[in-house]
Amino acid sequence: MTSAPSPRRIGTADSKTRAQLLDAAELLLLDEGYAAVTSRRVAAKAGLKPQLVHYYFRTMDDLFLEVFRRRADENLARAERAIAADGSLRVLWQLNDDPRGARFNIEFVALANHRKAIRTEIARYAERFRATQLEAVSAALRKIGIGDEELPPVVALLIMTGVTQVLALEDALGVTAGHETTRSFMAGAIARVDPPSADV
Amino acid sequence: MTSAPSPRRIGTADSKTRAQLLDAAELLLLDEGYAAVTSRRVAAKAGLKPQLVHYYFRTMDDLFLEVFRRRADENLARAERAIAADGSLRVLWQLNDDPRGARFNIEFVALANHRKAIRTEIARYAERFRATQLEAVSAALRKIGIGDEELPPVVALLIMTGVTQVLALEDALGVTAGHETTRSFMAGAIARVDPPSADV
DNA sequence: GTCTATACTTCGATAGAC
DNA sequence: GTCTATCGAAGTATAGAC
Repeated sequence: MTSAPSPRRIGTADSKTRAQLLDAAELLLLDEGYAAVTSRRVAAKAGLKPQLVHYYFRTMDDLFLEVFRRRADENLARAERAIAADGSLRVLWQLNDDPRGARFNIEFVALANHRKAIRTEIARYAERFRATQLEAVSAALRKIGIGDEELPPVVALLIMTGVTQVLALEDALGVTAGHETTRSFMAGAIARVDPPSADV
Repeated sequence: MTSAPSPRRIGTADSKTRAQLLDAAELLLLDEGYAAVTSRRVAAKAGLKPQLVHYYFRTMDDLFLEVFRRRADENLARAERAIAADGSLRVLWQLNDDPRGARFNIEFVALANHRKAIRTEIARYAERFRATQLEAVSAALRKIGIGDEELPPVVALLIMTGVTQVLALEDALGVTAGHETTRSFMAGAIARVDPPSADV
């Protein structure tokens, strides 16, 4: 399926320059949004020439995809490690309550609106991340005796995902009314059914 | 505080051309994301010259602000009407479960990341919308005997907001696993505490 | 009051030099 | 294998014609 001729040469994947460009792009994305991620601005932030962006990543879409994959893979691995070590609801909540991650997601979801290649990649990742967490939530709920009728695991997961996402987005806007109440309520609710250090 | 000289002339607020530009900008925003909202593309979609965008809205920021305000005001009014007619949890859920509105929000939240004027406006609106809904949720929970300790109204509201938001965003990506389960679970949970047509 | 001609900036991308 | 010189298209915005 390597039908694209790709006439131009391209930099190696282990280049130091390439990594610098990825870092600069990610910082720009988080600080100023995806629209600020232009070849010129990325290069300037990395102290390099704009044309290097097109040498290491043929198009801007390719750059975005690499930025996304790098962080997504890391997140997925981190989640798997955390769940393997302690798959409690408390840990799953903490995993989702990640403002930086939420900001990152929003930018890419917005980007996906008009870039098909990116939409496909994000959807693929979202499904993997969902599956990984769903397994953990199912096990956690089963362990503490909450049945499927009472609270389906996927519902619990979507509530966690949704609430943490909204909290993070509002934080970024400077709107924080009710956040403290919500965070302590959720922590309390989780602690009630799934006491910390239950296995000590 | 009208210190800005604003040397250039500007179109009247009731101009038909102006409305066409606003409509075109909103369509582009929803279909292709905020990055597609450029003076050239907005004008092309409206069948007008690009310079007219700058005549009716001095800058692109001003255009974005007007697009946002127009829809935000309408949403707020719609919410107030709906709540006045029937402030049940069911209606509040339906009010939030609005895919188009969620997409609209995401674009502006992403935009707000790097445009201060827009961030301020969105924050102001978010607070008003939150306050309006919070009052209704508080009344609805009180009416059906759910106390503050059991479920603080702001928590219920953030759960509704978060879950509907995530459902809408994932829908846009083409990820729908668990959505049906979640929608019927939430509808069922609401129906259990707040039966439809309770006041008939 | 409404719109157009035009300036200037920044964009993504490629061809070709080292 | 790495980077630079350069192009054509698209971006925002203004000055001035109707």
